[in-house]
Order: sequence, then C-alpha cells, then structure tokens
Amino acid sequence: MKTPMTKEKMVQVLEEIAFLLEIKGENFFKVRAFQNAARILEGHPSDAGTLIETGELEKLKGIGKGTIAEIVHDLYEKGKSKGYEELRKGFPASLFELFKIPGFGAKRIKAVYEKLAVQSVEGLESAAQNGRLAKLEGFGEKLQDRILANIRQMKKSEGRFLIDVATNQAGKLLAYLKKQKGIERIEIAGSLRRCKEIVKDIDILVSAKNPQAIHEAFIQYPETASVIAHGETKSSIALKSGMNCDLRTVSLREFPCALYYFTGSKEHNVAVRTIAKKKGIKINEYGLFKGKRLIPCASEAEIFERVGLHYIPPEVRENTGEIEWAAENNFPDLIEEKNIRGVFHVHSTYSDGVASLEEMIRSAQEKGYEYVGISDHSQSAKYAGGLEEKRLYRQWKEIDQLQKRFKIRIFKGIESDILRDGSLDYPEPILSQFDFVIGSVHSRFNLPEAEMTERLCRAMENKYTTFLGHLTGRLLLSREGYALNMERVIQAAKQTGAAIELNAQPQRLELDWRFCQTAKREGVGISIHPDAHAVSHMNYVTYGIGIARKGWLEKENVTNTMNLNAMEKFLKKRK
DNA sequence: AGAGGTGCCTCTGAAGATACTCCTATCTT
Repeated sequence: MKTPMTKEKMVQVLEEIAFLLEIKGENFFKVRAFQNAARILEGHPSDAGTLIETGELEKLKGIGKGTIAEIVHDLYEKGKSKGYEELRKGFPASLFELFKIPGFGAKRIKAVYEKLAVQSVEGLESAAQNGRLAKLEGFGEKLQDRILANIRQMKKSEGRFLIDVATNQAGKLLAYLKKQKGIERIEIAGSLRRCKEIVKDIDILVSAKNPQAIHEAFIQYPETASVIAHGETKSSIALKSGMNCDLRTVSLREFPCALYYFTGSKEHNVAVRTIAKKKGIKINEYGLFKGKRLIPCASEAEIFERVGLHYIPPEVRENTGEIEWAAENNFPDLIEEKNIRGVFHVHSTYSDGVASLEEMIRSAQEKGYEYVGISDHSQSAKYAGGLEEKRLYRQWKEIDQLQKRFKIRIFKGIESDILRDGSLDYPEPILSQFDFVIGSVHSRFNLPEAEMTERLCRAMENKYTTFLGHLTGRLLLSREGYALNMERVIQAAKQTGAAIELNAQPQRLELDWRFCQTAKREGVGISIHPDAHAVSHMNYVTYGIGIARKGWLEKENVTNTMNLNAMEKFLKKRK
C-alpha cells in the first residue's frame, strides 16, 4: 500500500497551483484562494487523514466543498490530482525555485520564461550575467544587478535549514529508526540538540544490539534521496528535502561520551577537554580516561561531575562563557517550558490569522496557560487586514463574549506598527484601552541605523508600548534584519521598562540569543511569544524556550513566567 | 475559488512605499 501523501506535501502542491495560476495570469482572487487554502491546511493542528476522514475538511472556512476539497481528496486518496497535473504541463519543476528570489514575482517569471526560455535559477543567473536580462522590456541594468546579488545571497542559504524544518524531519526519522529491532539508546546530537536557529544536518546517535541492521534500515529510509556513505559505524544520507543526516552507532558503554562529543560545539568540547587534561583526565568520543584506565560514565552529567564542572545543558555549549560559569558553582537555572504561564502575540482571522478568535483562545487554554494576549495587526498594516477603529471595537466585544465562556484570562492587545517617526498606530484614547501593546516595525526597513534606533527608542518611550516586537525584522535564511544599535535599544528598554519580545516563529527567533545575555545583565524583561497565525503555531513557544535557554535566560528574566495576578499588575503599571 | 446569501450574483486582504523603468512589479504577515 502506498503511504498517503503528507500534509506538508499537499500544502506544497496547493502553493504550486497558486504559483502556476499566477504565472498564467489568472484572477487574483482565485490565486489567493489556493494560497489561503495552503495556509489554512498548514496551520491546522490535525493531519490530512483526520481532516478527511472526519469530514472536517469541507467545513474549514476557505476550503469549501468544491475544487480545492476535491484536489485534497485526490492527493490523499490517489497521491495525485488530475487538475494539478494538467496545470503543470509545460512548466518544469525548476521554475518554482525562481519564486524564492527576492524581487522576482509572477510577472517577471512569466517574462523570462516566455521570452528568454529561462527555466531555473541557473538559467536566470546566466541570462543576467551575459546581459540578456537587462535588455528585456521592463527590465534594466539595475534590476539585473540586484537580481544577481539576490541570487548570490540565496545560494548562501543552500544546505541550511530552519530549526522547525530540521526538528520535524529529525522527528520522523527518529520515529522510523525507533521501530527497528534491537535499539538500546537513540538520541539526536549536533547543532539541533544545541538548538541552533539554523541547522546544516541532522546527527543521530544510536546504540543497538545489531548496528549493521540499523545502518541498513537507515539508508533504506523512504525519504532518502541518495546514500553518501554506508559503513559499520557511520552512514550518511541526503534526504529528498536536501538535508543531510549522519547516523553513528556506538556501544551502550560509549553512548554518553559519544553523545557529548557529537553534540559539540567543537569549541566547547576543546575547552572542556583542556580543563580535563589539567586534571589528568582524557575525554574523547569513546570514553573518559584517567591515564589508561577507563572511568565508566552512565550519563553526560557524570562526565561533567568527573571534571569538576556543573552540568552544562546542550543549548549553552557554545564556549561563550558557560564553562567558566560551570566552574564557579552558581550556574543559572535555565528556563523551562513549564515555567511559561501565558502568551502574547496571537493573531486571529480579524487580521491575517487563519483561525478564529475562539479557536486561538481555546488552544491557549488547552495548553494550560493562565492568560492569552490577542494582538492582531494595527490599521496601517493594510496588507495584513489591520484593524481600524470600528473593527477593533467589534473584536473587543467578541472577546468580552468569549471571556464569559473561557476560564483563561484574555488580554486585549494589538501588534501596533511603529510608524516612521516612532509613534504608534492609534491615537491615545484608543491606545489607553488596550491591556497591552506590541510595537513592531513592518515597513520602511532601510532607514539608516541611527534613525531606526531612534525610531525604536521613541516607540518604547511611549508608555503604552508593553513589548517591542521582533526586534530587527530579520527572516532567517531570506532577509537580513535592519540596521540597529542593539546596545542603545536595550538601554532604552531598561530605562522605559518596556519588555523585549523573543519572537518564537522559526524564521525570526529574535531577540537573538547572542543578545539575551546583555538584556539579562541589564535587567530587561524578555517575553517569549509564538506570533501565532494558526493554532499549530502555538507550539512555536518550544523553539523560543530553546533560544532563551541558549541565551542563558532564567525564569526570572522572562516576563510571561509571571502568574496571572502578577501579570495583571505588570500590565497596569506600564501605563 | 469560496463565502454568503439568494437561486445566480457579488465580494473577497482594503494601501503605501520603493526601486526601478518609463509606467509597473514587488514587498510588507
């Protein structure tokens, strides 16, 4: 039996359909209907099978009973869709890559495809290099240069993956391997275990009774695109997604030292080995030795114990001061996900979310939170359906109604655009009615550093600004953040009492962990927010926790570890 | 294409800036 198509793949197909319709110059709303459906499906907490078998699919607003539902059914039941295949005729798969180039949309893709027979990024690059692109109607020298630069930038991201992509793929591979017989211990190691925001490959460590069979099963993994190496202790594969995975097998006895070694970072390992050496201890991936004698270690914790260090959790093993700290005996008690008592920065269908207020609130309550802060976009964010006064009142009214039915405390807030001059997006009489305000920059990204810094500082000086949202506006692997004097911004937060958001969306993950320590030292509060646009995004908090731990944050440093009572006081005090 | 309300039609994510080329495509979630 064929395994049913996964939801991720379906989402991709719907996005491709939208793309093809756009290239064909179809009705804008038709295109958007497919984009919308893709977002809805992606953000829904259930998998495709459940949605189809329960009949819930057709009830989803934006999917309906017509074409889109039919395509999803076909994809699920037959693994293919006639309509989609028809549409794809004559368009090479490599054409989809072009959409990832910033500054390259449907119109321009259509133009180069039809007039220059460009079918891929490679083709576009050579057309730009030999100047053919600039000669095309509607193009020119400058655009050609910009596109070349963007292609170069994009190529830098090749082979690098966001943490959620890596986590999901690693999870599936791990589940597959765990089904094999003879597994004793299995763990993810490497940068993924250290919770790096960008991951290059997945490292898996296994001890098993029958390592050969595990290596064999590993290279047979259905998602394997090619086998790079297949040995007795190490195998490497490239997944269809382009991601590489390494599997190493060790004995059960070696497992803790191997796990420690393969978790890294290299710099951390070198530094700890140096300390160990001074005590006459040798550590390598095979074990911990005093002279020639093997000292058995049943866990990583024992390794640290042996070298006289406090246990250092994987996330902070970057040799950025954690070892000195571990030697001093006042190692921080890093925040854990269970410490989070509520979240802010939750969107709904009032602006650009795909789930209703009720669905988002329910999901927060089901996660066991004491409070949830709703913050849709403000009126200037037209592209995202930002709320002007009238719809704001309607939302407040609905929240009041919902509050009667839900136990969780609902805070009324807004993700307010920070306008060019640093002011917020509503007049004071409206601002004063919010329980909280997240100030975020969503436009005019290319101001000079001094001006942008001033803009953010001014926003924080506004007494209604509770949190400063996604600090630099970066999108990992696709867009640099805007220029900013981080030290000054953190100082301004300290002086004004505004908290800085740690946006847990995998593409953002900022405040960057490298600056969390600075904020912590200055006593600036950090608030971990999912920036959820769908129910499934509520889980982003987990990544935020990983980054917060990586930045050495403790419970006390994180604003939304406050209980409801303390949070209510905090929000009132800010005004 | 889907939703909503009516029976086949209308409306839908709504603007403003930017960077380019020459009047428009793209980006902002």
